[in-house]
Amino acid sequence: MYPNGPTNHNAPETGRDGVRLIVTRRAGHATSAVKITDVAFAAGVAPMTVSRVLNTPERVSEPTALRVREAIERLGYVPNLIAGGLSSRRSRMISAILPTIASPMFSVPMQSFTDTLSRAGYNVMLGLSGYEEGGEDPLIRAVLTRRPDGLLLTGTNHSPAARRLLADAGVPVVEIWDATETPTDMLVGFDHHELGAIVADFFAAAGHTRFAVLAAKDPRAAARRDGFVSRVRQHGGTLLAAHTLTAPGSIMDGRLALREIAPQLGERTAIFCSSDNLAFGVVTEARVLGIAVPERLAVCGFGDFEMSRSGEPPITTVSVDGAGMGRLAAENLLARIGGGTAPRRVLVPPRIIERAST
Amino acid sequence: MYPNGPTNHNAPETGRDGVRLIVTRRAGHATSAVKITDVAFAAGVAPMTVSRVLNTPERVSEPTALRVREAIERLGYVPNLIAGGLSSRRSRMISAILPTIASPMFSVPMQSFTDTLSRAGYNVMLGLSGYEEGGEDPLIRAVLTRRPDGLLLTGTNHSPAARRLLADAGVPVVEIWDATETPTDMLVGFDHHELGAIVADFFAAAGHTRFAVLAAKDPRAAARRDGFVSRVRQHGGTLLAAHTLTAPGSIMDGRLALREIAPQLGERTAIFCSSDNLAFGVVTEARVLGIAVPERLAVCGFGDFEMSRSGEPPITTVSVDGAGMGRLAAENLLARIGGGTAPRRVLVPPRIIERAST
DNA sequence: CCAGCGCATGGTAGCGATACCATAACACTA
DNA sequence: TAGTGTTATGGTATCGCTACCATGCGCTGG
Repeated sequence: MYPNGPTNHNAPETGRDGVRLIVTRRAGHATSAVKITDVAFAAGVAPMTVSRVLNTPERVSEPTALRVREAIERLGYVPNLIAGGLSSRRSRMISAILPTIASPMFSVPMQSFTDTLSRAGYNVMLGLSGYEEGGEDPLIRAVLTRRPDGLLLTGTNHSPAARRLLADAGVPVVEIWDATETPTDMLVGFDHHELGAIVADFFAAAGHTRFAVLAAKDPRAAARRDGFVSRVRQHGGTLLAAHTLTAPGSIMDGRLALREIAPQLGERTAIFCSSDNLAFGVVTEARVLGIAVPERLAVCGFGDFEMSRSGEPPITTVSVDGAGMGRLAAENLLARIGGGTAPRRVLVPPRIIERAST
Repeated sequence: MYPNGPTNHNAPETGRDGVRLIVTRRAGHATSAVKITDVAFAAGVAPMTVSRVLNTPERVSEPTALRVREAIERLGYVPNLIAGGLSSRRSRMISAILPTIASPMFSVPMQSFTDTLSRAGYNVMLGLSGYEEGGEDPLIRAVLTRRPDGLLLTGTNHSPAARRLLADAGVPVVEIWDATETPTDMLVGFDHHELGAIVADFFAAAGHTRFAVLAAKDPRAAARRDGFVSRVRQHGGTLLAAHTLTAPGSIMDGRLALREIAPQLGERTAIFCSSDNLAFGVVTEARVLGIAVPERLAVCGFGDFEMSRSGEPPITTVSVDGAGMGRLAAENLLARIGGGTAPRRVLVPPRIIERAST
């Protein structure tokens, strides 16, 4: 330990007291930002010690740390994580690739994912891939360019090119919102096919024999529909209709679809919608058309959106713990980044929340 | 130009053909990733030329560029933007700080913001500040640590500490979702107080004299409420109730609030809700209570959420072009980053979309 | 035939931080 | 008292890329 300004740690062009002058360092580039050497000079320590105060404070003596923190405060030093990241090969950043955030389906897990990581000092970089096929690959390439410490992907269906990129990058990856036997790396999700089957069982147990299903045009919605349909067949039920709508399914899609199906509805039909948006549209249109819910038409959605919970009638839905999924995904990534292990495959059980629409 | 492998550009320990061996470069750190020098070696050019192919292709001759691109492809090179960012002092990254993304209010502009920037080669880093006071400052510090090229903030009310940080950082900033005479830097938004007043005018023009208002507990919702209330007073109207609910207002909040207010409703009342969630709750509960909408209760919300548009009855709402706001914010940031200028203050006009609930 | 120019490309020197190892100071043990 | 270990700190050498300037080459025109 020294009094202020002892050994000159390759100190930059500074005024007294560590107040940097604005200096052209690289021709054409004026640099006025305070950097770690400035803080070090002002506190009378080596840059390395400043770095320790910020990253491993337990390895610095309290009086030294105090002086350094005071200098940081006084100079308004904001560490440069780009430089730190290059040196340490850790970006403290995680990328999340989702089809969209304009749906609670993804915004809810995303919110808890971000919150959990934020608490651990990580930031999240967002990539929106849309529902188009092939929207994902360029995004994966783009985010790998920033050397994230981890990656969150939606779904399990990725191109071979994408898989190779991920493998080469050697980054921990979590996939959410789907389940497969062979995840790319880690997985926190559930089986959409099975989910559809569960709904069919639920309807069958309530004595239904006539069924319909509405699904948005996206692979996971299709899996839910297919699971529903095949289980309905197993039960020997009658399938009136299996509509596929644009992705992501909108309320209006649900309304229009019901209007089409309405003439075929008999005494008592059960309809499964691939999202609560569609289900809400169906319930709304049923009211308009004077179709009694649940007496003549039983409706079950998926996603447990607020409008299903708080509308009238409240709508039966299949709920998965989106927030929990986001949190788990974050925790598993953090575990792996920290050098530990994390389960390869975590299944989040979907459960039916029975409400007045069935 | 040379045949392959000419002047040794400080080429790393490589096998033939630029296939890198896994080599320990910094004790304890094995590096297997392909880097720019590997590509340069494989293509028989200098690293600088590879960099040009990626960043300023118009300054490289076509045959050379072709060879370089072929080498990039063959080696599976993924550029390291952390290193590039440190060197160029451009991170090609923009941070967005929002209270939450679990509301269309923010997820819609965020989506178009991200899309627009993505097209320009920028990525977006997401920060969620919550609705708590003081949630923003640590986040701003944290994101500045990554030297974003631009920043998006929600609202115009930032702490002096935050303003100082931003000024010191010298980063272009756009504020959205609010308007003030003196933005921190740039602004794309609208005046919430005035918006409330517009709704009051709209109701008054329809002959209403009795009013109520529901607002979520957040500063912008409060401004909308206050604008509404003061204009109602100017019109000499009667204000039955001005409730403040938790943020962000939920459907159930709206339902419960209407239940409380219901006894005070007279012949004909007009209610303004600070968000469509609340408005939807009000309309739903009115149906349950047998209060005729719009005859006895006229309802106007804010935000033009899907359920207002597609529910039954469709709900009158104040719409602001959220997608446009996000796009403009992105474009203005890009303009400033590119060294150009952008308007200091862009107002996005809110407009009333009249539907069956009024 | 060569100065003068413009284009394509190369060489050098950082960008601002951290990993690793070295070292100094001090305590404790034998 | 020397030997050994522990703790706090410093010095050096990168991390992988790009800004800047230098250079070489072909072409033009007098």
